[in-house]
Amino acid sequence: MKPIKFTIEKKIPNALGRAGVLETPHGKILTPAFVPVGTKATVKGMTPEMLKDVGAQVVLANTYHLYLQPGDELVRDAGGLHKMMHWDRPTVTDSGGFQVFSLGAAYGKGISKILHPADPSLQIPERSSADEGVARLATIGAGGVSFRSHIDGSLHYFTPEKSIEIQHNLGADIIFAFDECTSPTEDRRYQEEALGRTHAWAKRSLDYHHSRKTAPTTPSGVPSTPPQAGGEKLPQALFGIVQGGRDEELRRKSAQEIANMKTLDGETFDGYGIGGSFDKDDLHSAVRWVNEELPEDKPRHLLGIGEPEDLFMGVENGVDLFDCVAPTRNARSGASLYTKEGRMNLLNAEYRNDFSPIEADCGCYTCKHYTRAYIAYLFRAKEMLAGILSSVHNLYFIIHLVDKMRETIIDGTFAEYKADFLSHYHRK
RNA sequence: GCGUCGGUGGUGGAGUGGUCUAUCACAACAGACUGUAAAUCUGUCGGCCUUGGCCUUCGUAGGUUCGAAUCCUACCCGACGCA
Repeated sequence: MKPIKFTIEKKIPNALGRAGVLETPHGKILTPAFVPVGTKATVKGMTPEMLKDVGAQVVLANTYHLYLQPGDELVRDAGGLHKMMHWDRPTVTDSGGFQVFSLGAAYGKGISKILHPADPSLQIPERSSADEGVARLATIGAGGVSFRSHIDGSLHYFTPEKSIEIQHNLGADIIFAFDECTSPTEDRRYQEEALGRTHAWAKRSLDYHHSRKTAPTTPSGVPSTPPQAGGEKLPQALFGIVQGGRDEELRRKSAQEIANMKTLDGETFDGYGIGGSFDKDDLHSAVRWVNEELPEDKPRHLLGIGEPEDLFMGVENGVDLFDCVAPTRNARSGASLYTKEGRMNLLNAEYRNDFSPIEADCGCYTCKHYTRAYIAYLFRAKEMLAGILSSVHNLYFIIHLVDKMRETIIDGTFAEYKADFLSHYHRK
């Protein structure tokens, strides 16, 4: 039995977008779907009950973080990710590939995942293989990546096999191949070099995943998987990650290579991730290039993307899953809240005495019971409820935005919905 | 009434002759955040033009000095102690 099953229900006419159903051992995910990020096996500020209340179907945790703390073997011994965090719906784990970027080339440089064209200082190509001596916590080697723990400075070495082993211990329904997320500032030559590594690592991830004949974890709600005879499927689905920066040739080549990758037994990836390195201006084209190459019948996850405009773009271009820290981070760390008119900074003085909800017609718990003035006051008073109520709103907003995209794909009004939403939504 | 100590920018609190519009923290104001080094970070924070500079500030008023938030005098205010 396959660990996941993906069915397309309806497509957007003359576009790559589609609505579907992804069945996992922990239930169905109606796609396209937004996946809240719970890096350390917790979506910050949210209990699982609250996550369900805002409509979360699935959450994503992180291999690197859980390996460092509390340790993947402890998670395994706790009964797996689901049981440990009391979340019985589907889960995903990222491979640690993003930390190759965030703790490596991007470390201490103010470089983010999305490069805005207005950042001229960041347009200078980084020579990450040459700039010796710069501070970083991740160093890429031939066979893997050395990480210096951001918690205690201890040294750790990740290989594709290690990443997959950790992810097996964590026990998420969907796991990712170990990849190198490159900096948006890297030039084409480096992107090509890094892409070669990502492909080699993808093959090793795939081979190692399928070399494991026993499932080490017994995720809650799933029948225990006994030691298996050869050939039997693991309960976890493995997604391969497409990289290639902003270069069309590299992106298409990467998509083809990942799509065609097989073990000796003919096993392939169960789905795909689209990773890394985007310029705000060509995120769109990169996603389109990739999804034009990837097989239609498998799910695609656009890693780390989640602003409303980008979600519309992704859905229209055939992305099924998105994860992003933006809703929770924006909520928590600056009172930046989503509304249909754009993001608002609740801490601006004008909201001090504003006794209306964040959004009058929002159905979330926060908007049903609290005012802008109250939440703004909570932020100023450094009360933890501020971030919690804001996270509830932002997650509800983004999750329901993507859910609505799904509905409109099915009823054939996606294009109208997109045009209408974007005509009102403006970034400040 | 006498004595002691002290009065610094929204607040707390540094600074005791020049490098002082005056450290720092908080507050305030604004900004950033896209597979979470993040309940974080950045900027502004006396006024006016604005490369750079001008003016006004350290309880009040005088004084000493080339030069004062810093020294002296008087006064005002506060805390504490003694009557």
